[in-house]
Amino acid sequence: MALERPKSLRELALEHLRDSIIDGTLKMGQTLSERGISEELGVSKSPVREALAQLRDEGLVSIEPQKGARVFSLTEAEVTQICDFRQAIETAAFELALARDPDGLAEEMTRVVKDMEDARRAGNEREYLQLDTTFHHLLFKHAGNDYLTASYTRYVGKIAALRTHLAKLPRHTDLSFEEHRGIAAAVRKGDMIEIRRLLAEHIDRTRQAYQSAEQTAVA
Amino acid sequence: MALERPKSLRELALEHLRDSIIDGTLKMGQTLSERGISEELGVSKSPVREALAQLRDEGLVSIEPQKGARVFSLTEAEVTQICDFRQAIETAAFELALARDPDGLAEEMTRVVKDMEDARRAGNEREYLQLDTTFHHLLFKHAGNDYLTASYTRYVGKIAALRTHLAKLPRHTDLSFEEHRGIAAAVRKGDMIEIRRLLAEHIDRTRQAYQSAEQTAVA
DNA sequence: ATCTGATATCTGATATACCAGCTTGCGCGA
DNA sequence: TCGCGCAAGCTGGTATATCAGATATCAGAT
Repeated sequence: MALERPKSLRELALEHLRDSIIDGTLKMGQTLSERGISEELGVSKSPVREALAQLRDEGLVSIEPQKGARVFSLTEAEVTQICDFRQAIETAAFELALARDPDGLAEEMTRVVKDMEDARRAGNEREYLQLDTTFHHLLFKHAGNDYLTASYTRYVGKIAALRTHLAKLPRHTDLSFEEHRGIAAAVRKGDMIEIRRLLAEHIDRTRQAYQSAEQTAVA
Repeated sequence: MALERPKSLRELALEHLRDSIIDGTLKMGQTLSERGISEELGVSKSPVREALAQLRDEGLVSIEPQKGARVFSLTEAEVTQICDFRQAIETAAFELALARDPDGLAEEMTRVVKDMEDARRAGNEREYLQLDTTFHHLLFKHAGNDYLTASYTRYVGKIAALRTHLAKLPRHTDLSFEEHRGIAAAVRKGDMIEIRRLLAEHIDRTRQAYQSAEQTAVA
């Protein structure tokens, strides 16, 4: 097997900053100085600069020339857009995955949903969220298109940041689980129309949760 | 009005390299040295390095740590993937655009198709290809989703590079024009099913053109 | 008190210097 | 002749220095 090479400082800085933005350690709108970060992390500006450039591509920071970087801040338009994007790209991935390997997809999704149920019964929220992520990754794995996967992966950080910043509505997990189970069932039947409907419903509910949370956050 | 700021060396290097890859000045598989390029362009490694990093994200170069960058080289799997990706993401964009602003989309597409016909009759191939690009951009403009647009835009360079490197089948332009006209007509009717069919056909034909061209290129 | 403008001090953008991994090939020994 | 090993010269990765733009500050004029 090929040896894995140790992570570069660029990658370490990238992960540190991304995690800090996602978990809210870095506040939305906060300015980020290349010098400040490099001194804090004990590395030079070069890898920090490269990390910030990538975070810009991921939509987690905005960079104004000669002025600096700042953590992204949330607008209602952005919530709508990211949700629409998810719905569009996941629907597309479903179509590809069903065309390529419907049985494999159905089998793996069924298994993950089972694991989700176990985690939910055990009250293991962290495990459940992990499986939620796995569920969606599964989709792109079976779609088997690197470009589609990259387009999705690029924004998972931003999606995660939204999840952190916008409080969940009560019973969110219960409803979420039912939806995943429904989608897996539709996949077993190969019913793309049902999948589209459920996916739209799933993400639309998420969007509404975000938006209502945003209302309270602004107030 | 706001002044436009002069392009940074990073942008200039990026555009130079991207164009060179697209038009074939830089051969596929050719190695690219940060130092070599920076000396040739008369700038330091820093902006060149940042440009290469972005080209990596665009799929135009691959970078191996401690070894260097090289221009991407074409595999059959990649041609298939990029075509599947286009089909998937453009279909998704159509659904969004039709839901948002069906009339505006139909109107603009009709106009562009008319311009395409004029350009074709005038034998202005360059103008025609420009309008082809405009046609697809129009779609994302009306879909109105920044994330979807960015996902598409990121790979237009690679798509353009494929177009350059893989010779076109005869009558490609004629067939292409008919397909665009058909799509615009379906858009006017708001017939998403027909759009899906035409789009699949359009891109599938492109894929076959690429693949047959690849056969001859390899031989 | 307020506006204005020079300037000090931030910032990122770029250039240069240095380090470490990888590849290549030459030379020495079997 | 073949195989091993070492070293030189590549590469990108990182650090540091320098430059230029943006902004905040403060003195002086009104």
